Amino acid sequence: MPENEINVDEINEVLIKRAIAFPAAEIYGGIAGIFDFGPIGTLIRQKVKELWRNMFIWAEENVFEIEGGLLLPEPVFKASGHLDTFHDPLVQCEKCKSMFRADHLVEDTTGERADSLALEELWGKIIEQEIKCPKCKGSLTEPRQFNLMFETEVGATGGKKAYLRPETAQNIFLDFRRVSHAMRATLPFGIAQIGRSFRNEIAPRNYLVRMREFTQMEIEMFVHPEQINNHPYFYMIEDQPIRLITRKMQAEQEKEPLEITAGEAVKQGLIPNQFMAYYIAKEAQFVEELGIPRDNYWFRELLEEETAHYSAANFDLEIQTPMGVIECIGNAYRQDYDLSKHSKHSKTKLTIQYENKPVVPHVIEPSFGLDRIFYILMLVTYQAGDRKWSWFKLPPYLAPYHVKVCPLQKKDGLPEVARELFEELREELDAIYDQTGSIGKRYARADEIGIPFSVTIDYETLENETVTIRDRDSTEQIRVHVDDLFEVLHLLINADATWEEIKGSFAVESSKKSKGKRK
RNA sequence: GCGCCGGUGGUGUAGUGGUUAGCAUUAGGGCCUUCCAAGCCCUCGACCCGGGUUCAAAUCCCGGCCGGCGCACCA
Repeated sequence: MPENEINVDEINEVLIKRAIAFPAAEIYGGIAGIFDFGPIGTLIRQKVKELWRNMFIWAEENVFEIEGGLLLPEPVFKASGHLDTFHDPLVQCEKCKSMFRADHLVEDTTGERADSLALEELWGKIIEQEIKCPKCKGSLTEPRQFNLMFETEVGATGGKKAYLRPETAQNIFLDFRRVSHAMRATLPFGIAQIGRSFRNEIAPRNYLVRMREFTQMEIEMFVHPEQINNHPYFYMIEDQPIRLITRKMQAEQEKEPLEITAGEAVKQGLIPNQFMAYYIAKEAQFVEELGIPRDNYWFRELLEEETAHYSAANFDLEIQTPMGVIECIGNAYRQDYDLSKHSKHSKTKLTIQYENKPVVPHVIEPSFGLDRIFYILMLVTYQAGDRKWSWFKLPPYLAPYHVKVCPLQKKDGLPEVARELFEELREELDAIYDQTGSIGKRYARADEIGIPFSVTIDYETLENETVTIRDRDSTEQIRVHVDDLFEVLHLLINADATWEEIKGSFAVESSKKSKGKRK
């Protein structure tokens, strides 16, 4: 983490104050676990989504993005297993009112796995073993299910039971047949989706980390089962270094991640197949683009008890933050679990043709939590203490605006010239105009929401068509000719040139003597 | 969901039974200002919600909502 102490409460306060992210329905007291994103937050999230699309959709020729319904009928979740498994059996102590997972209590007492037991069986064990409240030894209630899905009814009379989707993945399986056919897809191919999912968490916590409504960016990659270890573009990422914590390392209490290339990890059998390794490698690149320091993230293989019943392997991207370790991406090997289940329940063939034979593809699922990624981006780029104001050192391509355009003063024709330049710039860049307050205050306002560059029109501009560019990170300024402005900004925003390089090749001398800083 | 603590302008706060609810900052407007939150003037803006006690409640009591921490939970 950055050297300076990071105060998470302080950052949350800034997020609220600047309307970047704040509790939903605030004027009615709010609702736990649901947040709204304001204009600046929305812009930054858009940039993160675009980065994701660029890397995981546009960069591939066979990944198709869809947008599915949030509300899905009950049978979907009977098939997917969510109705049976997406809940926790809870018991409550009659004396101290504490809640416990019934299956965990039974496991702790008997030493046997109990997560597959039905409610009656759990209740039977509790009676049989005379299990009492671990806190106060009080009697326990009969276990009841706490379903994590939001339930509703569709239609006016005798409505159809429906649920808000707990993951975006389900739409993809439901749409598999139509999308693959319409897009003339052949294995391997992927279907991607960015959208909201809903889980009725028992206790939402930690601001944007555990929400009841959240945004996922998911891909279901459909692969021939026999080709799972044969990704056509594996060579492109096999030298990508990754940091791994395997199950074995966890069993041996090894905390320091293993540094290894994606290719070598597959060769050594640490990652089960090329498709999963391909995504892990791409995710490492994605996290680098976000600007997360390398030492602060790793991929952890989930332990057997953490792995869902349908998954043959799970690797989570975990990031060390001032709030502790946060899981931001999950990679699951769902095999043919979902397509087979939906095929059976819907009586629909969910196969695809491969070498003249129908096959049920296997699925590799990289699942990104946008809200957590966004939150971590704000946490790690937050800067405080070096200026009179706090600011965000966002990578320029993720900033809400690329550039702020200011007239030095709002008189002598400067605003008119600045407006004109602004109108030109905004055609190609995300630009914002600001003429209110002292110039220093306007730079401060730009810093506060992470705008990386400010262009100022001054009296010299009127004479020789040069403007100043101010760099957020160094607060330095250079003067460039307006003819070079687009090129310079493009180079800086896309990180194709550093500020120092631009200073060397584009800066022009000021024709005036600096009058020095006003005190 | 349980326990403890908390909730005053947008933000941070003062106010422990009777205040025109104060301050700072932000925001909007104006004057000034030739590059890093300068200064001056004006303006907008608050006691989480609902009950109760009391002549009188931001203040005391009860409930709810929201938040923090701990426990539990996170398929």
